[in-house]
Amino acid sequence: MQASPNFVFRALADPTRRAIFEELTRQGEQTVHALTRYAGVSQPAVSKHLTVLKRAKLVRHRRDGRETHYQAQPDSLAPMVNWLDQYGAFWRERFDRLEDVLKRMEP
Amino acid sequence: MQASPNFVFRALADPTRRAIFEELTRQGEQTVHALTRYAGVSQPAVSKHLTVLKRAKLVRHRRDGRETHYQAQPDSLAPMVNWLDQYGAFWRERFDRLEDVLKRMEP
DNA sequence: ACAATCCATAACCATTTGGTTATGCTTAAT
DNA sequence: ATTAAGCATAACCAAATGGTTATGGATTGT
Repeated sequence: MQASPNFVFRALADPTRRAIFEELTRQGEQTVHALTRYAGVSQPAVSKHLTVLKRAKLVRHRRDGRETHYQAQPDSLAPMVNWLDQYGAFWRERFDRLEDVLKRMEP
Repeated sequence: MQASPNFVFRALADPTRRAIFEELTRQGEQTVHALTRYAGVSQPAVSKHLTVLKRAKLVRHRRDGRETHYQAQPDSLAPMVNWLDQYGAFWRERFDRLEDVLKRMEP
């Protein structure tokens, strides 16, 4: 189940939020504490960003005692990828060429 | 020469702006008038959206008398595609698979 | 010459956004 | 039992955003 494109696009429009998402993608699961050290804004600010990312299903969280561990959701970018797939000439070209190759290989 | 990822992400965060960009991609060059009819907001609103899209280099314009024709810029989505390429596990997986195929074909 | 069209900009407004500090709840540590 | 740590939420604020109507300049049509 994936979030609406709107939520995904809005969530990734903010550079701090992109940075948090990138960090989670690179380093794996992180606590809010760790992310706060990384992000360079206050802990409540980070919590709010995480809420927005959650709404877009770009992150999941897991409570463990007093800590909350967040992790990037692997397939979460699908709505954005699909959008690019449909409307992005540049990307579509690049992708279509590869798809053609695949098709020609199948038989 | 491409715009900063920031501008591209911000520009596409708004649904009206995405709709305008999609319309330009599908139908080709359009005047502000035509886009206004399409977008369902006032002409000045459309002009402002086009300014934001311009800043992201997602559109170009061409003056012709009293009309201004806008068109989608083909390679304009590159910063977003590159970002996905770098950080999007889902997309990367999909793309890498295809790239592998290509490589195995080359020799 | 005059009127109408196309568009951008200005001026304005309500809402959203991204940040802050303050607070309070839960859980861990001493 | 206290104290401290981790986090979310509340309350607040300045700035940005997305919309509107008003305006004016340039171009076209009559």
